[in-house]
Amino acid sequence: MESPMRMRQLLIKTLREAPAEAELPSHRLLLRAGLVVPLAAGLYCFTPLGWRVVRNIERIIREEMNRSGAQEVHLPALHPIELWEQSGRAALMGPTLFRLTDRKEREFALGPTHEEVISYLASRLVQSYRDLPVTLYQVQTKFRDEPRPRGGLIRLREFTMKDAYSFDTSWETLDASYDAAFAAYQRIFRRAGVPVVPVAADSGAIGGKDSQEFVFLTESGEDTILLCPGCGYAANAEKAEFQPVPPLPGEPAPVEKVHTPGKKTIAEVAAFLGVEPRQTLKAVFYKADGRPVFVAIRGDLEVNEVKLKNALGARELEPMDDETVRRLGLVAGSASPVGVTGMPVVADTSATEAVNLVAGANEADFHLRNVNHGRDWQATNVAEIALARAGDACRKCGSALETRRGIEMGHVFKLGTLYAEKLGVYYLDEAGERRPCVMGCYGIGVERMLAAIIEANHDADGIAWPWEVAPFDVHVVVIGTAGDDAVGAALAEFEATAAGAGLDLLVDDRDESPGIKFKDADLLGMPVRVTVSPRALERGGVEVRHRRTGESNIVPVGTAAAAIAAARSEALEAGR
RNA sequence: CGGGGUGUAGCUCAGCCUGGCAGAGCGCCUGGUUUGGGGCCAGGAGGUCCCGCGUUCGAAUCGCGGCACCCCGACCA
Repeated sequence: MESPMRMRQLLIKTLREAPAEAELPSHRLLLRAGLVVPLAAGLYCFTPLGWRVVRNIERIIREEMNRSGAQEVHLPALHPIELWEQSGRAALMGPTLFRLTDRKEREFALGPTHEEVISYLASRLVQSYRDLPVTLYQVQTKFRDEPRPRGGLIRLREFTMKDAYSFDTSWETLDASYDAAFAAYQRIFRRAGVPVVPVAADSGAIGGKDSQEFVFLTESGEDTILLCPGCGYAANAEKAEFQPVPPLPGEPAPVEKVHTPGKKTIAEVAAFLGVEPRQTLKAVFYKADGRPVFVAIRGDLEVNEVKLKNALGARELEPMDDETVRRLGLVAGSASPVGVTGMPVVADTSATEAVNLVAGANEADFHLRNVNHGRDWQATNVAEIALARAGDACRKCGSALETRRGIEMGHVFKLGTLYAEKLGVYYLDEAGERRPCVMGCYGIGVERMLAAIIEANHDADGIAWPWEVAPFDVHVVVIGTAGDDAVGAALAEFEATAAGAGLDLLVDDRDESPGIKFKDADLLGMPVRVTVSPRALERGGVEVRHRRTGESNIVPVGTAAAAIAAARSEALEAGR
């Protein structure tokens, strides 16, 4: 317990208006409440008040990670580049990796994540199956030269991540480590007051097997999530599976070239020829790691670029530029896999399973009817690369999927043995055989969580902190002239009993008008506001007002602290 | 990196089109008044008008170049 913080001392500047560039509610409130001060794109300073919230979030994370059996460690943020070359990710991360050189011209990177370094540590410590399983975690600064930082604390270039890594002897025991981390995450988000849904996710640049994200659903989110109202299936759009509308049945008919003057888009061609979009074949051109790729997909579907990238095993995927299109002789609007040579043709299963499709003729203003895979063209690679959209049928239960926007708060995934093999994390099993550890990794963005807490816990007047993360428990507003003995005595009594009850106080002792103090109290959002004033004392005590509900009562000075502490305990219990 | 926008006092912005003393509100400092929802009065401090070059007698204003920040897309906690 600390002595009360007095606002005369607290270095804080609340703003009546937020800067125009801040658009997200959390960004605006972080600035208005004076919790952060921007330094540069994706970089923020935390003020004393803001830092208290960060520390509270980290406290919850540590408590729950420890409870799950994980052990805290601390790794350097500065990494010898060799480690990253060893894992192959120096190239993979590309310009996102901040690089620097020391005085001896040795190259380093600022860690964007810590699989490499934790693997190094584990390789030095893990020797036997008796050492396993073990989960290590840290709360540490990450550096990523993001192409576009955004949304205040949503995407930063320097941020704090709680990252955990599990080491197991087998995929089976990895399941248990993964489940333990998963359960810890649910407790963490619940306690912090951020509603999240776990969704199936793509494992991204880090690679691996099962992968789930904890997503905070909000319209201002940057990810698209597909949810099934029927069976509860939830997945990131990058990963989401669905059941495309089945193709029209039929027997393969002879190919027929038709004149389609000026018709280029699927909609135009389909309408012109009197067929449905699903009876057409769409051609899309990409460059995968610089090499041209021809993609064929049914006309009513769209390409999921993440799935395509995975199917190709490509590192980078970009739309093919017009010049390359011309050079390769591709006819945009009438392109077709029929007769395409010199580049791989990746086909979605929808394109290979359908019969008698309308495809381009590789000749302007002409299309082909009755094109069939296997007979008329051959895919070099068939995969499911279609993008799930709202209204598509759920793969599991057939219900129409819904889409929502969301922000990724945490990510858990099963890495497998990839890093262990590359970085030498081996153990000896019971038979004395040398085997790679099976790894999992688990991350939470701390600042992003702070932003999400505000997104989920605010109203028109300001922030309404959940008890667990509030910088202070009680905001005491003192009203009355300095020489008012009754107010002074009541304040002293409340402070004394609050200390006994374990409450942290922020006392507004500034020489400001009551209006300013109340506005600031609402903006800063402590769970309870206590007003010590002549008017309240006349009515028999102090005013105790709950920020979240607006519920307000006059409570005798002597019992107010105990009552607040009881409400706090109750709320904390309910939140766990 | 592509598209859009912004850059003037600590904050919100006006002034720019049509070149001519650097402005308002809020905040800050001093004094007074007021004390239950950003109250009132008086006085005051505070400026690289993002930077550079150019046009001009004269540039916040016009032109060219650059930088920074924000928003939308491709990437991630």
